[in-house]
Amino acid sequence: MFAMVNVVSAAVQVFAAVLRHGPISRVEVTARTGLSPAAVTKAVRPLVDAGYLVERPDDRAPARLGRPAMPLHVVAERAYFLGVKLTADEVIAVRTDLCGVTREAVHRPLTSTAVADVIEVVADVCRGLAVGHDVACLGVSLSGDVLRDTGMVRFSPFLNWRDVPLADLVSAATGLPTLIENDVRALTVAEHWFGAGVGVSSFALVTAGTGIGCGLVVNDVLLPAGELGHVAIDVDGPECYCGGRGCVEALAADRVVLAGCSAVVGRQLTMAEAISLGRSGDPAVHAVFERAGRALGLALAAVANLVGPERIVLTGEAVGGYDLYADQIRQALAAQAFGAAAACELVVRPLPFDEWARGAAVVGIQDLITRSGAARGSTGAVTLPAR
Amino acid sequence: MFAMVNVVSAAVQVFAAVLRHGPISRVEVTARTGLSPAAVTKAVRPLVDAGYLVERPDDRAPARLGRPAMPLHVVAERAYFLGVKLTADEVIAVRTDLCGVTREAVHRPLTSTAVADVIEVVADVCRGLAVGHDVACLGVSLSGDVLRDTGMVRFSPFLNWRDVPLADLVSAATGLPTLIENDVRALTVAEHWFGAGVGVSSFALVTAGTGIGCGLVVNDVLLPAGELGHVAIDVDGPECYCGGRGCVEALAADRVVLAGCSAVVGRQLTMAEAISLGRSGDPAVHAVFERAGRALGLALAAVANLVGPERIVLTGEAVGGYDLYADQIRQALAAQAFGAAAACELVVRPLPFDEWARGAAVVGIQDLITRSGAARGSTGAVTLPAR
DNA sequence: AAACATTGTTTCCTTCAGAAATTAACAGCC
DNA sequence: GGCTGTTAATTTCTGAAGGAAACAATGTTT
Repeated sequence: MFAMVNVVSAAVQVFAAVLRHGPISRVEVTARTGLSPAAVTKAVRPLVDAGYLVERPDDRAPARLGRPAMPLHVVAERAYFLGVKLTADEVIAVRTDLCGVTREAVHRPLTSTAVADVIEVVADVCRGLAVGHDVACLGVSLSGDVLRDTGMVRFSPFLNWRDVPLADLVSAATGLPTLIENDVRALTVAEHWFGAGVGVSSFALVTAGTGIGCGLVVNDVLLPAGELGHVAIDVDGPECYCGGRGCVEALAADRVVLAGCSAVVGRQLTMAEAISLGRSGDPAVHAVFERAGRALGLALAAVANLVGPERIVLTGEAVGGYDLYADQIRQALAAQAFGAAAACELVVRPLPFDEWARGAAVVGIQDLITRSGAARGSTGAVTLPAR
Repeated sequence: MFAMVNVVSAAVQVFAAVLRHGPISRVEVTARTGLSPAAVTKAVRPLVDAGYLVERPDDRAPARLGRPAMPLHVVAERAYFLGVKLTADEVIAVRTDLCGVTREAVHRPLTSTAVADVIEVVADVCRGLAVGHDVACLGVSLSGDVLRDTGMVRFSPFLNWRDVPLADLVSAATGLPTLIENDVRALTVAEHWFGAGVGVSSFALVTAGTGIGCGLVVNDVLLPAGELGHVAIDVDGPECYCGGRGCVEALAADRVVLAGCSAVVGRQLTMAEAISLGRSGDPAVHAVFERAGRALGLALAAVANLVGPERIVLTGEAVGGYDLYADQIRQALAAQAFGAAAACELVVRPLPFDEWARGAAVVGIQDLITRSGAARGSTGAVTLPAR
């Protein structure tokens, strides 16, 4: 019952601290981790020896009293990670360094969603990205019911996959240790470690676009949950493809907004046209955006009330026309957030598709760092040296 | 960042395992905790020496091969705990043993909600319950914004308290180490350890009654969140006293149902009358219940979708007329639970007020066991011997 | 009685991290 | 330049904690 409490070794804590907050001195690591100075010193040495960390003095540091601090830097080039985001018609792949910075990105169209065909494209893209670089791990993300632990895709609506052992297949095709994760959750993890979620231990990311997704981090742990898209916020709302009614997704997804705008205008619009019409002041179009904004605001409020994150990041393709419903979102959130939930901070961030692929890569980084070692196809060798 | 990971000592793990799953043999403790047999043996001895555990052979065990197991039992009488639940007009208090079993219960009316008056009643009741028994700890629960860590009540609407250092006050008045917690969360903790939540690590408890409350346990940790009552499930719903609109509480709270029934009948009803009318088949009254049931079902679905507990316990005063809207609840939950959330199990349990007081006591038990040692007024002495 | 299966214990060992003393590397000051 | 004060980092020692594996205990089965 307490067995699943992860006891994180000092080396991992130290490295993660430098990675997320670095460059920082050992003293600062001490403060951030709660470890003793001795433990930090001892943990740092093997990390330096193995080439993961380096000491580099800060030239521009103001002269202060006492022995100058020696900042620790992560050696970004020590290892590379591939991240792949699958959509119904495209493979987006990136290579990041150990610091989670994207070094190379590739987009490749998908002409078939058959498992074997997708695997082949993925493998080909990965070969291209990996060549000449020391790639430690590959992360693949896609929407749907994805089980990281077992490497299985239970169901992916866009690809129409059921029970596909994706991690094993990709690992076999690429020769790389492979991890899979739900796409929104992967993005959440990346934002938590390297983006707007740095510094908080309880954090939510909401994506609005084709679907409405949500990733949740509580006590620094990613939850295998967050199905915000089909939370109902209107008992008498329109039917949703999921069989429910009044789902957030049925009220605020891109296609719903677009359909609404097209209806009031009387002709089929593109999203760009709809946004432009809304901005130029067409009241009926604007009202459609406002309705969606209210729905999104209520959805965010549900997250704030129920889960109580310190911060919520709102992102997604729909953020493009954000100015059209920003007020509604914030109003609905403020009106509906109760008690302590009202302290929840809302950050809006556009995150392009490359970032989603990067999210998949960060899943790999995290796995390497924390050594949960769940990557399929890995040799089981510990990559961060303990000694 | 990983600093808050609780490293739970072997002794605590062992004791908690026996407490929650006992009587069990050392081997079974080994299996449940993931500890080595050696560690279990070593952890058990001081617990037996200190009188917390005893070995007692199982007479009725079927004869099996090998050395017979020696089941470990918790010595229920080794320590007692007081639990107090505060409402606007009553103090409910219980004394439980170490196993969380209620040994004695007392109800006492409150004639004033002034802090000093309430403290006095609580102290008096506790004196009566404690006399002649070795009471380790006192837990107090009440609705509202309660901070266990600091012992402060930030806001309690029913008592109309703001920023009351309740734990310190009660501790001073009773002389007992005192913990406070939100009432729903206390009940959640109790159900998780001793009730319908045993065996799952992710668990939610929803109470329907005067208000709609929710407690969440994720990865065996209680979240300081769960404001389900003011999650909106109807954009155009009625205004709620919280300033929001379409809140679950504004659609499914007792008073709302009662007001609805009274309205359709044309005279002021009591809840008992309303339930009786509904059962006898009055279609209009029945419809009111059904509407509330649908709202509750959607609320449960929101919890299932967003947080993904393995099990949800539904309880509260309103469960009294449960048969009147059971169908609606289950239907709405089933219709709206998406993907993995559909696997969530719903358990309906009536939990009388005594159980709420017991919940407060269990908070104390948990605190003792896990030695978070947050109890106000405690001497800081470790109660479970490590050596 | 011998073989066997299972539970529980002991001994030894490794790992890990903290306490506290110590060393390192500066700035300021006379 | 040498002293002092200050902060950073390291070293050495120590203790806690739990795992591996051999071993003891206690029954059943044959």
